[in-house]
Amino acid sequence: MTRKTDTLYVNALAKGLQVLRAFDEANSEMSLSQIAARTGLDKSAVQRLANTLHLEGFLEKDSGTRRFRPSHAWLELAYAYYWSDPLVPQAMPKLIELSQQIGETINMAELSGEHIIYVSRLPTKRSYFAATIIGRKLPALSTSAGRAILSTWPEAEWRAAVADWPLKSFTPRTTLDRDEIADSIARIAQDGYAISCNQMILNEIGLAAPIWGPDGRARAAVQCSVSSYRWDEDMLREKVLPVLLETANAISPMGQG
Amino acid sequence: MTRKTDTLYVNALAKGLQVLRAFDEANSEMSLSQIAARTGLDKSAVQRLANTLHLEGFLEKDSGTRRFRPSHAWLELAYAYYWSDPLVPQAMPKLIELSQQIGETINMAELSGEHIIYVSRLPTKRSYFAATIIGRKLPALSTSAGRAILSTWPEAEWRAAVADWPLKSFTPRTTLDRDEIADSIARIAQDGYAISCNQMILNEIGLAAPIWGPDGRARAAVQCSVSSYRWDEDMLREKVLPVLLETANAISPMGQG
DNA sequence: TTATAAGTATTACATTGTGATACTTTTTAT
DNA sequence: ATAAAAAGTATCACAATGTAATACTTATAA
Repeated sequence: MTRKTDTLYVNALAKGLQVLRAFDEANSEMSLSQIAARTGLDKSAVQRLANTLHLEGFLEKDSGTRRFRPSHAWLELAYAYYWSDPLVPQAMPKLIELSQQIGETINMAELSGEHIIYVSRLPTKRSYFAATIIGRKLPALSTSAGRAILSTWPEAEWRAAVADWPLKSFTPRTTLDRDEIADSIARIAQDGYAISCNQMILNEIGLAAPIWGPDGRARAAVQCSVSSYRWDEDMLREKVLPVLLETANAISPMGQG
Repeated sequence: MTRKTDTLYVNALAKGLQVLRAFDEANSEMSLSQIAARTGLDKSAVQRLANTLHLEGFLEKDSGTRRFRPSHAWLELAYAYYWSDPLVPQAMPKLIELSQQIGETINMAELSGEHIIYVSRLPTKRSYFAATIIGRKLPALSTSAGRAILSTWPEAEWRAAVADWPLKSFTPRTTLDRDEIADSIARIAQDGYAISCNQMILNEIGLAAPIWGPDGRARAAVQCSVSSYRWDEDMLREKVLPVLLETANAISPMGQG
């Protein structure tokens, strides 16, 4: 609609991106009018944009239902992303090793604004679908990985984050109390690792260790998700934590402990 | 530059997508002029497009080097893709199980035009980076997965593909002889699985089984990559093939054998 | 230090995207 | 089965928006 920084801002492109962004978990396949409704763009605009995206291979079109779907190009972009993120090539072999060593699901998450995003996932146990695919974004404050990252920041900064950043309830036991989260992070800062239960899904325990950046603050974390039917916190601390920390340190650009 | 289907084609959007596509394995971080050079767009256009992509969160900009990089949004798109592809949720738990069962790297690939694209990867052994990340596109004819898929097509059609589709040499032993490939596919059609050596990387053996579609032709395959230092073809046939086939059939929408 | 290249900003112009409208097809309700 | 409503498709006149040239600034190389 309205342009931003004027003459250096290409409206038509921004609208096209808006169309891409309209697809998500809950809207994985949309008709023209659904896209129009979701983006707030008008019918004609969506018609042209979707058509262009289709011709350029960014949208699949079902000739039967006339619905649009993401195309393989979306995965190709992820491929390109991976080559651009120096942490990924560095981490991958170590993450694989770790996942085989302990036989549990290992993830690497990076901070993305006020959320964390899963960049690598190595599932070893069947679990719910969303936990097995990359690119998932979750409120940083609600995840062990996010808290582990924040814990490496100067206290004033992470406290500001705890005060401001978004929270969302995923299970009946997701912590929504910001004071409680602050206490948790203070503790993580001391211990050097984060542990959390029932935050994203019930009966799941998350264990996360920060990947230190060269400036002493983490921008990523290695995380391990296990079922509370097979593990308890003490077992995790004993069996998993040492190797998890070792892996996180080995990935850390400076290797700081 | 030139517009396509006229009035339903938004040039500015297409150019913006061109910019996104310019990033790849070899160009993971580019300056304005590099983007201009690679896309063939002129300086001013790239300036505006890159700026817009940046403002919309699709390009990261290093304030030091002024170079642009893919952003986390590229992974979010992959996340959306996964929800749109019905095969992935269906396959994921079975792929995980398989990878744990045999302890070797399991992939799922789909046909994407004349290439295959890796949609899921479950590495269990450290290997070269490109083999551990999703979204990689390879000539279908050069891969066990691609051939397994083609082998389910009517003979005339796959023979046409063998004649026309692109080939690329990855190792000194990549098969570039189309007759040889045709023989290989004929055999796969009989056997119901594909096996190949040294195609993408030396000392690697690939074993692939088609995931049958409802129309009797495959559009995806389950694939297993192993090192020839630890395996030979007979061992693979004995130990891995049965479970691989079982998995592929379990994923197949119709469950056809 | 100068020269060359790359990035940034501005502007005048007309190409290109806009959104209204009308037409066709599909879906839903009666 | 038929009508009504909704969704998809096509066309068009207008001017808003993207264009590319140019000039200015900042980096990099000679």
